[in-house]
Amino acid sequence: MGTLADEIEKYIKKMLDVSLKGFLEVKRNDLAAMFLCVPSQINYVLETRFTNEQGYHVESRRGGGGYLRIIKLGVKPGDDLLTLVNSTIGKMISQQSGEGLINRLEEEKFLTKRESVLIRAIIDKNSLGLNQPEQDLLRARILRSVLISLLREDL
Amino acid sequence: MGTLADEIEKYIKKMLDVSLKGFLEVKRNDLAAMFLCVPSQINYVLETRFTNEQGYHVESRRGGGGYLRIIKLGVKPGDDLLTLVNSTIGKMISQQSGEGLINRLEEEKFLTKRESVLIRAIIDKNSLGLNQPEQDLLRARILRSVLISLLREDL
DNA sequence: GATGTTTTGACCTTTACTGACCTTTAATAT
DNA sequence: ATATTAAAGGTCAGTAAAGGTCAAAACATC
Repeated sequence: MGTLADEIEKYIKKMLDVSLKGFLEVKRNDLAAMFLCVPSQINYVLETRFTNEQGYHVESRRGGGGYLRIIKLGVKPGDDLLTLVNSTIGKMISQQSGEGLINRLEEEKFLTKRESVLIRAIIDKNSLGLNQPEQDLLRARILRSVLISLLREDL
Repeated sequence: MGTLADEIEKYIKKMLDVSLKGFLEVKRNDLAAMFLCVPSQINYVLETRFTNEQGYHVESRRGGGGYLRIIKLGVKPGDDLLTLVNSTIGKMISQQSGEGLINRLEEEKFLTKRESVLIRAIIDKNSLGLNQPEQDLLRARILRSVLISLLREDL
């Protein structure tokens, strides 16, 4: 039943559940061979079903010994940080809004003092440089990946 | 596990840890024989994993009685992080070199695990976007201001 | 049949590994 | 002393082994 993409999705999720480490490491080619499809099909599944919004973070390495690592984000039930992050950071974000978010996350103890100082330093217009609107786009990309990376369950 | 290069890296690091002198002296041919690879593989490992940014210095001698000497550059207390940062980060810095520096600072306990994960996310090419050489310029600016922000007295 | 989703394949980039050839140093022979 | 040989390590280009991208084709839905 379902599409091939659905099958691959189910398989990955099952493997993630079984794994004790909170992440799964596989070779793209192996997965493709297992499901008799082209390797890029795996990327399609990851892009459509393992996004940040859906609570996953994917990293990879190319070259000999390369791999895909699919990491489950540890989002605590109740205060949905992921939702907050996603609703506050769109395609672009101003320095002001960014700082607002950081302040809030610091107050809520998701970020330490040092971490928030560090992140404020990055999203400062002087560190980023660039003109508008590129600066706001860049700030959004950076802020999103930084916060998502801190949600990793294996941390 | 990983690749042959990873194995060799692990072996050298273990030997360094065990050694009381802070450096390790080996024969390139012996190492190659031990790992059943060509001698130039050893150079590959040294070039990719024992760079200056990563806190190592390699010296060698050719000819009869030749050797490789791998020296760990510890950061002594009292050493100035600012000097280290400035000497490592120039006008531009690649993702690889940046990660090398972060790894080193984490190992030396200047950064917590979370902080290093966070900074790695920032300097990732996918967060930064842009093409070369703008990306390497931006990475240098950001990395410098992030690390310097952590030197604040009140942290 | 228009629209959205899935599947495929051709081409690209990154990382690991190998081997042929080169340079330097020490030991030995003349 | 000098020349020769042996014993190291260095370099670089080429090949192999991964994963990434993007657009077109196929399929599904309404």
